[in-house]
Amino acid sequence: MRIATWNVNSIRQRLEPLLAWLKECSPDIVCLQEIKCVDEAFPRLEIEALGYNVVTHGQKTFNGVALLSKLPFDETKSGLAGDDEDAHARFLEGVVTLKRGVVRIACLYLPNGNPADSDKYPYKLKWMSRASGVCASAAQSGRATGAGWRLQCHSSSQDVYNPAAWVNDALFRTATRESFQSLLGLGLTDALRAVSDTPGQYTFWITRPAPGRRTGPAHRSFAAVAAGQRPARGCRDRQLCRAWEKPSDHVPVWADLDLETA
DNA sequence: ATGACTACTCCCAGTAGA
Repeated sequence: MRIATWNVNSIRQRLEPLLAWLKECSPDIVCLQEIKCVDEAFPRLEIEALGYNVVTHGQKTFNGVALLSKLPFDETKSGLAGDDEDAHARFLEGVVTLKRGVVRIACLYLPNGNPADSDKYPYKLKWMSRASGVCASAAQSGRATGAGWRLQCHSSSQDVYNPAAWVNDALFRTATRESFQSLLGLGLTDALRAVSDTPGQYTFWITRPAPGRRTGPAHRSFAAVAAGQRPARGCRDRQLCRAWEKPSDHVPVWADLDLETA
């Protein structure tokens, strides 16, 4: 089973590249982040025409996540448990039946958390803690679990082009990395790193220049994290997507898991 | 260097992203 994840940065801006990529990569399940639209505005018909079942958890203007699956969803659930006040559309999960057993797929768009001295950072850490709770209970259910994450975390300096520029960034702070490690400790595998520890496998490109940050490939904020104790068989990002006429600032990442879909 | 880009929105100057 191939599970993919992609921060599209507006589904309406990225529909044509998405359709072309779905045809070529043919993932069984896709987690999309930053669809930036309400559910009614999501171009589901075009995607369904390629054989995907579509479920969305959108909101106006910002955030928003979607799950695409060649297999029908047995159940889906929107929103991350643990805070009724949280209105951000950042979490969506679904369960599909495989040849043997079922798999639970979660699509996560973590809060960025910057500026790190604002209230956005505690929101990020709390969100990660809530995600840990959800992952822990899912792990206890005994179902295989896969997840496509927009990580918003750097696990090591290998993940960034210029480590010195990220020291105090919300993505790289000690508390962020510790929280991410505790998530991995639940039995998840960072699929991109499981296949290769080569530095420089960036998945995000800076397009907005800022002091101390040149434009260009910047960091790996992002992975098809997957597992249920199963290591990823194959996984790679796809820098070629940056060559498209209207690229996202992120490229897709995917993992091939040892799960038979039919 | 008070910036630079891209996408959104009560349609266009303000906000957010990372």
